[in-house]
Amino acid sequence: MTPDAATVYKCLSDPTRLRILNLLSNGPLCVCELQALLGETQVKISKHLLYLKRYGLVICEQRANWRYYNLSNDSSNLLEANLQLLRRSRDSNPQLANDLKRFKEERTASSCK
Amino acid sequence: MTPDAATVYKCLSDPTRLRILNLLSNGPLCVCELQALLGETQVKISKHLLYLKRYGLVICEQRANWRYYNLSNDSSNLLEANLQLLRRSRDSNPQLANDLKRFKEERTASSCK
DNA sequence: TCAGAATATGCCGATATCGGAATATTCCGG
DNA sequence: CCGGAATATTCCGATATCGGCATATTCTGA
Repeated sequence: MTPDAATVYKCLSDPTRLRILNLLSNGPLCVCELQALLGETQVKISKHLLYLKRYGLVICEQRANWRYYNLSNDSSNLLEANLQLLRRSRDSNPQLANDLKRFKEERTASSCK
Repeated sequence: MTPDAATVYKCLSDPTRLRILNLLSNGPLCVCELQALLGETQVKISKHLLYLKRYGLVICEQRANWRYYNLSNDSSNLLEANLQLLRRSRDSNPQLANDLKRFKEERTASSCK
């Protein structure tokens, strides 16, 4: 069930998915939160989340009208390791760092709760 | 010049390229050596090497009739880190481990030198 | 039961990827 | 200069990706 290495890398190979996974490494988020944080279309976010779900990197839990996506527990060490790498070298990844910063600032101001 | 994260992951997202990079992490190899070690077509190997070169992950040095490909020095920390990760968790990647094993065994029996 | 909010899905076109088959290029030794 | 070996390139078809637009689905509160 845990995806092979090449599959994990394929999931990481899109900038938007990278931003999504980076944010999810902090905890679950619903589509509209990601949408707001990343400034992207609903469809775009949703499709990338379904892509990640299809390959077992994230899971989805529904609560009321919202679907909270989270990193899958048994996805792969490779994913966790890479999210750590990206955090540590976030100087070279200003966007990812920015996303996390904005996330922490706007956490309380979240539109959905 | 150093590729961004998503690009590095794209290069890692193909099983054959993964095997190639895994072997190159041991030192330079020419196309025919990779071809023999991986049991793949010349065109297939060549194309993947050109793909990796295009994105700056490997460099190519010609010696006589052979082209030796090697990991680029200034490619990215992300690549190095992932090649390490793959080595360490090679239990989950028997093929990569096998490639390296065969490489070490057949090093002297190489057809080209 | 209805409206609206949150999310997913289907269709589409543009573009990329992947690998095979055939052929071209480049380099060497003689 | 020629033949052969090593490698690259071109052409091609199959398939995947990516994102937009429109629409469908699902849930909630009233």
